[in-house]
Amino acid sequence: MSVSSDKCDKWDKSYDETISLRGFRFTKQRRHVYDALMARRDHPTAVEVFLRTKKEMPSISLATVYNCLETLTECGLVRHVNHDRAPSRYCPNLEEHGHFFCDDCGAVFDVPLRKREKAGQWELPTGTVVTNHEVALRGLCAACAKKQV
Amino acid sequence: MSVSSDKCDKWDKSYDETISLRGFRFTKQRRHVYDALMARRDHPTAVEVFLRTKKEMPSISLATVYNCLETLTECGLVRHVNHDRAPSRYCPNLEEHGHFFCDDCGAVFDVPLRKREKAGQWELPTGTVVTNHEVALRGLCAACAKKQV
DNA sequence: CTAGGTGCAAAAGGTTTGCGGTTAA
DNA sequence: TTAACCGCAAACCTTTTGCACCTAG
Repeated sequence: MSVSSDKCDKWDKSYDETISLRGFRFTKQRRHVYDALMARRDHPTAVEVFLRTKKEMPSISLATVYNCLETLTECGLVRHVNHDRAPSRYCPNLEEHGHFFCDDCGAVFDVPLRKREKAGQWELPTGTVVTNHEVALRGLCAACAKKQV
Repeated sequence: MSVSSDKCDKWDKSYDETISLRGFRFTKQRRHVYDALMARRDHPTAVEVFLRTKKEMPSISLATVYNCLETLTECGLVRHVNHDRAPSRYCPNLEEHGHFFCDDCGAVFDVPLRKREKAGQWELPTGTVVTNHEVALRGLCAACAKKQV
């Protein structure tokens, strides 16, 4: 199977380069995992990514999907999204953003952060260095809120 | 062992009542678990709570600590604090607040939220209901940041 | 007295790892 | 060619559960 004959056509050269630059190989498995993530930005779990990837590449294993997700995360192409102790979800949106979790249907949405949330000078001890911050919102999505009535 | 002869003296009547009101029993195990949490507000994991509680009550089991933490959480006396896939930590601070996680030493601090973070009207689809929000900051605590130099 | 809680051990569930064979560069 | 990667299965680790006994109310 050549690269140009499969779904990987849509890969942007820069992703290839991003992976190579980090000293990782650009394998079919990694491409398919990344494609699965880009195709539907609905924050799938590793198992969901596995099932979707399996359709294109039936031989792939769950362990490989986990490994690929790990590698892509290390490359900065993908972000881990954790909520409580639920299975990790994965997100290819690299913009700084928060997440909304629907308590009813389990949907996960990206939430844009405005300047003030990004900037946030927190009340922290002098000398503390903040490198990253995450915002998680919970509640009911519009559809579920409507049903509740 | 009577209640008044052990460390449970410091229990505020209201905790007792809070538990009773929910239809739960006020057991020694639950008291000791809660005490362990109140004694050092350093966001221990369940295993750490277990080890601390075991000193006062050697017969307690880890499963019971998990059960007690669960019950106390249901009563609203304790909050779960999750970060990535690391073991859950527990926190008796009921004020609305965020958490700072030191990447180097693993320390966890409470971070007060100011009005604007609390208020935050997020850019969400119309009809979305937000019931809860969490802020997690990562970086280096003052001590670790100093060492890095 | 008795429903609910505890302790134990075993199971569950997500994720990681060791290893022999495979493949991108 | 060869170091990195894959697939498989087994291990890991945190958390939950089933069950017999115990205890707070």
